[in-house]
Amino acid sequence: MPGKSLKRLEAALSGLAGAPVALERPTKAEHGDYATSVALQLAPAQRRPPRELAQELVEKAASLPEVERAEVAGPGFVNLWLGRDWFGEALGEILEAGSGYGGDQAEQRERVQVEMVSANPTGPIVVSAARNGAYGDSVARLLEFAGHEVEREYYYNDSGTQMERFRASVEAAREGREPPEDGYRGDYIQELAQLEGDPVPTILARIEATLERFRIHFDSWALQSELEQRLDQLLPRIDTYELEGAVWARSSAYGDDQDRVVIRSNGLPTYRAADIAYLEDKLRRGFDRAIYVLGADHHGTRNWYAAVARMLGYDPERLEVLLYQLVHLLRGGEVAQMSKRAGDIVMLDELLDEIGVDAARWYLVARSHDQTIEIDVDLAAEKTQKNPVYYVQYVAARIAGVMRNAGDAPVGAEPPAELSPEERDLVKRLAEFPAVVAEATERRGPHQLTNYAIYVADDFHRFYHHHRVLESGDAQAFRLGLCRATQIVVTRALDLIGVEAPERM
RNA sequence: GCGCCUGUAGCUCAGUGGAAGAGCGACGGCCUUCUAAGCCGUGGGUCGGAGGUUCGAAUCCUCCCAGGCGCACCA
Repeated sequence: MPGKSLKRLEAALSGLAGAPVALERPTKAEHGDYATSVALQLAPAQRRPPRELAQELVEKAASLPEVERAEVAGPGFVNLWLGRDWFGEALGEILEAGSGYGGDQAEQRERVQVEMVSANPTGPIVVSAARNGAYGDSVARLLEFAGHEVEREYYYNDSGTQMERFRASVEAAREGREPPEDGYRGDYIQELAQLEGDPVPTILARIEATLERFRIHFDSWALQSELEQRLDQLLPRIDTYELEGAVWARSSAYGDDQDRVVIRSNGLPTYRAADIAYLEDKLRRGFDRAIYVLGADHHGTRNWYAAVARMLGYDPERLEVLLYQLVHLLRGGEVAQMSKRAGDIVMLDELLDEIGVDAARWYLVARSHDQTIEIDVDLAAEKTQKNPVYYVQYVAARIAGVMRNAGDAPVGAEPPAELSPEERDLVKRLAEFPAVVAEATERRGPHQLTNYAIYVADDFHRFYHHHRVLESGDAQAFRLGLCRATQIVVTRALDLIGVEAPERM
């Protein structure tokens, strides 16, 4: 398990305190390098004053080789100042682990399927689907980095009501007619009308190309119409009944909010019937975990999926539904509507043309998935220079520049006699990376990586501004080591959200 | 009506029990030195409201207010 330098210190302190110690970074420098509130937590149970317990821990902690100084503060915090050796160890571990730093933290390796985007091919990918991809792919990357085996899958329908409307809309355009009611409009319909035959394969190819451009690669594509062919065998396995000519799943008895129609009174299956076949297919294929990435407008399907799993006799714990809130685009200060049918759409390709892949991926994943986000397209296009992604990427570019100038100069982790505050802060920040990765993975919150990356950039730019790396005498090897370690961490943090770390800017 | 999500600096948002934060915007400084896409400083807060739990609450519980999204024999 990487991040040993901090873990080891926590373990040593836990032994001294007789309880688990979690170290925190104090907000104020005068509160030390790290602090713990363990004495405050233990005091009630032990019926002793917290400051007294804290004082005991301070005296014991002073004996640890890593600890330079410890003191009691406030109601019973223990503040710790770490010594030169600890900083050397922490940096050394990063350099030794290299690009694997922070990875392979999974306790049990799983086969995981992440199904994402899955927009029906009725038109180009729009921005809300792009958030699905940016979020889902980042979660997938985190899981892979943790050591899991991950497959990305795209599920789509090429039949059914929506697709018929889409085809009819293209056909109408070919004949110069208005699209049918509830049909699709927009320039892309006119473009498709110029071509012969079924427009669906054309759209699918375009979707895949856009997603590849967006740095999302799908390992497999699942087709709803194929899955529907298995319904004859599957429906008898679940709890159903007939009502008013339709076949209903008794899902309310298995945790869903209500029963659902699976076969319409006209004999055609609903999309929920395909859900059953698809879910069975996923679990039968041997995935330990099947992750669905869905927009918040689909949150009602969460209980449905769990009910389907129960009806089929599978453990619903193997399913995981990740929801993300919607994206609003602002154009000219007003919210742009993004209905494909209305034709007033903002396509991912356009967004990528305007602000680039790096900024788009950053923006779409930088906020919590629980947060509705607003992206001002005009502003994002104008303000690329002030975009935080460039602030972070600039770190990588600056380091690459230093490394080019450094040539074969030795890179090490042995600290000079005196460490500056900027050097201490940067090492501490880098040492947190494994914990950040672990939490982002566990909570399925890749936005934590962008926040962390900004902190790293802050610390690095401050260090770089205040200290020379090359021609710094005894400190040079250590500072080159700091640069390399920062490069390792920033490059990985960016890669986990699908953003590149440039050599030059 | 029911369900999910949200409410923290002027704006966009981090922060899921420990000593209130970042970016942008505003104001004022710093380039004969490894990339100024940078650095330093100033100003800015009833953490939606009210109770409760706790030594300690932006964070947990209850209620209320406001906003978003759902509640199909569409997907």
